[in-house]
Amino acid sequence: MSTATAQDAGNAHDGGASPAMTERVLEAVGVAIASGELPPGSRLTLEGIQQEYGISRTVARDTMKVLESMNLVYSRRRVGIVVQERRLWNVFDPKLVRWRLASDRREIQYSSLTELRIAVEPIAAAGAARRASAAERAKLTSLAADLRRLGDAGELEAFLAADIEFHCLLLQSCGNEMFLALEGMVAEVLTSRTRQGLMPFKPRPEALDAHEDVAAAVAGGDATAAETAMHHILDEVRNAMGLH
Amino acid sequence: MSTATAQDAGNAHDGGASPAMTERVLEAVGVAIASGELPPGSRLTLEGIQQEYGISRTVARDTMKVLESMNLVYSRRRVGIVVQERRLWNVFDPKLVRWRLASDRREIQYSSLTELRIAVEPIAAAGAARRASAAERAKLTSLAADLRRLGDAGELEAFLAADIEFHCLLLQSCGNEMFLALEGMVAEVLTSRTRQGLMPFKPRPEALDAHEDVAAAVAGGDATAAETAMHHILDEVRNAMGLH
DNA sequence: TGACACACAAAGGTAGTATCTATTTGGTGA
DNA sequence: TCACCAAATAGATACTACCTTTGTGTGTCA
Repeated sequence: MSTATAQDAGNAHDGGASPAMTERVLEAVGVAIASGELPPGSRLTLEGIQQEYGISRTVARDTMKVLESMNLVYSRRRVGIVVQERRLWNVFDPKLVRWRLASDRREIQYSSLTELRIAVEPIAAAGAARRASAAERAKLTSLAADLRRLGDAGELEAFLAADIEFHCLLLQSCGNEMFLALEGMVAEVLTSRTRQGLMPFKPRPEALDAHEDVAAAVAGGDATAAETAMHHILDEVRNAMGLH
Repeated sequence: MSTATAQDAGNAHDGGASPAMTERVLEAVGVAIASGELPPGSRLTLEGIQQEYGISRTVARDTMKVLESMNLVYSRRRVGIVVQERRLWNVFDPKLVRWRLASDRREIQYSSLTELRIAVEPIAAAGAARRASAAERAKLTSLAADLRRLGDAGELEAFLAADIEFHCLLLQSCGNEMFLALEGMVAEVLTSRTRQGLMPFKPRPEALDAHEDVAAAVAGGDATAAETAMHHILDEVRNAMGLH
């Protein structure tokens, strides 16, 4: 441990300086592909990856298998590992979403995700109105009240946290497992909207009203009203995106 | 099969009786997990997988790495490979969708997908009205006319094919790569709806009208009208699902 | 010029071994 | 009897060496 680490490169059969080397390599190659540094059609070889990252064949293979399963690459004998065209990527894989948000093509990913939110959240609200548990309905109502309070007080960080909780709770309680899987992405979009100020963000009274309307409609089991109210929340976003 | 292949198990170092052994193992284990045969919390070991499928550790590892990347399992030293709780699965991975549709829990997957369609397609139609190319607009219009003709003629198979092409073209031309990735799933839902008669399916005049309305709105660049018309197409589905 | 054979590169797969770590088990003292 | 520390252990993680399979390219011969 202490001194003998003269050769930190990690090829000294020590299993890797940091744990989970395979993940580090996956991350590195994934980011390179997602960012466009390795454009579609680029060719890699296991040999090359081994050398570049100082790893064994096994780890290089594992990494490529995962990338292949995400449809980021395909591999053919005698040819090597080829980066797929973008059209075929599994763009719903959270890892890929993360990599793309970290790249300088972030904007495309954000607008895709935002449009997805616009599509999904109203239906999720309607689903929640039909299927949420009593506890979930109560929690939504209390979160809407929190939002009002924090918004009026101008506590943006706490407001953001509550906002994320509100939207994620809707996705959870709507009873659609596929919507639930979008939780992390919605949280990411909301966070970035506040932090980076990509969209003008100042809790407008209309938005606060609309959150309360959603909560009330869900509490009352009125699916149509919940859907409409959620549409109102997202209208602001739609306008900011130049849609509508 | 017959006899000569005394050792069919494929461990005779021949690289596997059929090509892509790793895929066969992945498929087998994936299906077992997706179907609930291996419920969350079940524990596997690489050793066990090797034995069960007569493969080497490398292949077993590759398989598990892919399942891990789909969040179907996680693995810990000394414990083994544990099936994740459903909540955490990457339910948007096309492989997983396929496995679930093949299991006897098919219904849950279908209703999730259908609700997703209801959410996404209207927004996709609006996007297409804004961003589709001239060729795409023309093609949509001609597909709507085909649908009218085939529907009136009662040619259900051809109608299905055109219907799939219509909906997929919308997803392609809306300019949102994430929506595009849903293509295969939409096709799957439409196919099953016709084939298995899960939903009453007889091209109703209202549906044919609505398809033409969508095409016309997209051709004319009217996003709001396209969104509304697509809602009408999906209303039939909503009613059949007991939503709304 | 065209068809065929052969060499080669790179993935796919097997086998054996070493290391790391969380759990289990067992033993010791209070 | 119980709490706590030490040793054994199971199983993932990783490395190495080797064999098999299969596209690709290249060169030879008619």
